[in-house]
Amino acid sequence: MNRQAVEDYLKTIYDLAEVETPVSTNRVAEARGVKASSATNMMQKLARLGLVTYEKHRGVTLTAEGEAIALETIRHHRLVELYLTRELGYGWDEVHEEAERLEHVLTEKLAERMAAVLGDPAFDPHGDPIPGRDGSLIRPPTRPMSDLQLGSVATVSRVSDDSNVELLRYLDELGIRPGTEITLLASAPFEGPLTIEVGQQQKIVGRKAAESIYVKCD
Amino acid sequence: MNRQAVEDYLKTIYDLAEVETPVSTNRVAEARGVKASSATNMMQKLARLGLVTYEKHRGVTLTAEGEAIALETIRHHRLVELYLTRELGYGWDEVHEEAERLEHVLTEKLAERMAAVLGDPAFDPHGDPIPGRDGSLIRPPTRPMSDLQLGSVATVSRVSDDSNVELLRYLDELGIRPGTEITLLASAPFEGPLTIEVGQQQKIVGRKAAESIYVKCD
DNA sequence: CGTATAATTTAGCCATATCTAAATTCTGAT
DNA sequence: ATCAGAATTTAGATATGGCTAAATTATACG
Repeated sequence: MNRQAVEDYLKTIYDLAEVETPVSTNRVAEARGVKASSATNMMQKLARLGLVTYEKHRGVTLTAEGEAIALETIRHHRLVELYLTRELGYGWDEVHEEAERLEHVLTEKLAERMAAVLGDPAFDPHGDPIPGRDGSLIRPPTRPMSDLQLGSVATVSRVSDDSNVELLRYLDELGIRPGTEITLLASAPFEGPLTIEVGQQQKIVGRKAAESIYVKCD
Repeated sequence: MNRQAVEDYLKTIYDLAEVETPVSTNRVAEARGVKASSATNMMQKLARLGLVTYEKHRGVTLTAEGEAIALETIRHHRLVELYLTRELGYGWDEVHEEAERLEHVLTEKLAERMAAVLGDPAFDPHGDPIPGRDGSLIRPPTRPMSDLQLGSVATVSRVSDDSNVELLRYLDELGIRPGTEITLLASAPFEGPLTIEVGQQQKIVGRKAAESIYVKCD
């Protein structure tokens, strides 16, 4: 089977498994943008390869081997993202798409060279943790900015959905990125916008955006 | 049709066209390591796409469009090779394989960023010219070291066959790379080895290797 | 507890790039 | 000018990953 197809499916399954296990065929199909029947087909193939456990009408679960491949692919993806921003002047809104293609053709050697140049980084430009060579993944506990108490001070740790170019550009304009310290000043009722302080300045952030910004309280 | 397949075939045709035009199906098949029938099949597809002119039993010639794609792919390949040696510590014997895969997933943007970091380079690590953005390609006239007159001094300009890992390692050990100045001291008869001077030292180079080393007389 | 609706799977088709085997076309030597 | 051997093309097969339409299985509500 095709390396790219396998890796893409495994990555998708890995992500969806955080929401619910086993991962249903339909979730996979939606996420990958293919028809359910195509997903079923691939699930059966992945099962034959021993990369997932598949139970008819129930869904799939990654095997250890499948998870290892998923994590390696994710490591590659995030290393590429960081490399592009650090070494080649890319903006954090431009790297997802490139990484999506590059991750599949990266050798272990190249990935390690990039990691070395970057000083074995732990996070990508969106604040997502980069799995270790050994497949270890540390997920610092965070919560959406929208869940903060009024008046609390927090540090932005990551932005969910690194593929949402519009969102990333918007946050960039607001000066919000991983590491930015913010204070929640006000929260409009009825799911309204939040008012926050970013470096002495007050900014208004829509609810939707705030829910995508994960922070860690100081 | 598949981007990778198209690019690989066009690149192959471009290379073979230097030896003979039109390029016969069999030459393409050999070079790509596929059966002649597979090559015929692809030639017909490329012709349908307007990338080559195809005449039954005669062979193919690149159209302007086909040549442009070939040159862009070659540009990407060589930029990647140079980038890997300059920025990521690769040896010149390790870059071909990586570039072979990366060239197909490189966006124009990424290629240009790499070119910028490298200072718009004109040659790759093996001394092969890097086509310009506009598809221009300057081929400095060179000749095989084995054709030199006894006693002449020359500068190594390129090594043909960048995919011959053994050869590249061998030359590396001898201290021969593009830019190296050498003097031909002796040439053994009956296609025997050459004796050359490289930085005060005498070295023996086999005929076969010498024929792969292209030089420019000083 | 049965049935309508939703979720999932099966069956059968398409295109890509490759292969083998068979047919065809060239070409060079007599 | 012919014909044998080489080069090339055609025909028909395989595997991959996707699709549609139809069949099947779950689930949830009355």
